[in-house]
Amino acid sequence: MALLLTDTQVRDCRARIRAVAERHFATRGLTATSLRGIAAELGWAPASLYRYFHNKDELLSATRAAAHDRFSDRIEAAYAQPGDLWERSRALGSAYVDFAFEEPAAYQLIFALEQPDGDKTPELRAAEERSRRTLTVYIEDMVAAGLIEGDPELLGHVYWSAIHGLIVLQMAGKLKPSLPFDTIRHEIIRLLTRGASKGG
Amino acid sequence: MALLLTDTQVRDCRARIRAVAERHFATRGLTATSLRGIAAELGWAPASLYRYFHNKDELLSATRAAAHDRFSDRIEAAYAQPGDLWERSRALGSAYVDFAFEEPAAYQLIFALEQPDGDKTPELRAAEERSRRTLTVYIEDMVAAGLIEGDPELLGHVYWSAIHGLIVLQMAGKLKPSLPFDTIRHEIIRLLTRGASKGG
DNA sequence: TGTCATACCGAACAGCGTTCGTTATGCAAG
DNA sequence: CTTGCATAACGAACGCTGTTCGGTATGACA
Repeated sequence: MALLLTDTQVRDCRARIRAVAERHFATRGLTATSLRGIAAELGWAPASLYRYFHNKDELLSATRAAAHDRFSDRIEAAYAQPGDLWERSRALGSAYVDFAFEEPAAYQLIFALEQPDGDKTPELRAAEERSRRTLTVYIEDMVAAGLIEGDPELLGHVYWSAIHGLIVLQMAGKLKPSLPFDTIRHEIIRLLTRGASKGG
Repeated sequence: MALLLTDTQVRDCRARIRAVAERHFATRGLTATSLRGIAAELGWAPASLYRYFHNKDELLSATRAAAHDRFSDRIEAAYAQPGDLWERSRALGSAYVDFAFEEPAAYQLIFALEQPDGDKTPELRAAEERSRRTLTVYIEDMVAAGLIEGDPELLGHVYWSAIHGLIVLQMAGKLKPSLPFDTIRHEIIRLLTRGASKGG
């Protein structure tokens, strides 16, 4: 092969690499995933990957963004289902939790700590903004419908923090074994919603 | 040197290694911390560490347990301060958050994901149980005092999830920049406490 | 004084991310 | 049709990692 890959070829190639990387990250974990392994599966030499990604971190970042988008797809689809606002909110919450435990590696990739703001790809920033927006919009709808009251953006972050915290505590094996995950989850939603309800 | 280190010598040695490891983890991060670097700082050969820790994971686990204990010390001390129950609860919450951001590496070590229950050291299990207990006891006190109502263990996990989630979202740089951390934090506590309050 | 258990070390292995100079391919110019 | 060149992909190497292994030399005991 030789002269000048077209932009689409490059994009396709990056996507192919990212797909393999994503599966490796998901099945073998972060540290056990090697560029050598990914290259081997593609039938390539390790060095060849550097034509498409500057380094392992950049590949990781691209994979992160892809996972982020898949995550947003899921929760947006759940919220777009027919039903009243309560049902759709419950569907969104369930989709969130389901994604976390069906694709734990992807979820952990998305919410991994030590992500210095500095080296976030624009595509990653966009993917983050999208999911944050999705998680706020449904609260806006609930406030608009008079089901709860308060600043939607603030409330969105409150619900999000609580559910995310529960999920990662569960993933870290920190929850008391005798307390079922869903029991805590429903209590969180109940208390927050009661706390944010009008009057009372 | 030679014959038969006493148990105390071994324990002291392990503690010395762990102290260096902890500082390395804290200042250089998890992946950038190497057994070679730790050994070098101790003036040892890398292989010598294996006399005291079976491998890097075991050293990490010991460091994790130590961080856990330091964490429990802090929040227990805060809750033991004089004052009424509201004040002491607030002090505990502040101590929790302060620890997280003053020692982010330690906090992340404690709550790192992918901790298969299987290979948890007994000392790590004990350290976990202790902190979980501390976070439950103060809720028990508040329920006993009639400030809130519900199952203390369940409520403890609810508050814990929410605050932990907020902290790790902040650490991952996921929060909307325009929303101050403390604003969200106070709203979480306000809503949960309102939701768990008696009556209406 | 001599023996032996053993704390510690030096050297090596396999695997990692990454870099470098080389190879070989296929389009454009002559 | 041939030639030259730009470059996608490679092979080999570097320095790093965790870990293992065989050897060394030390200090307590017989």
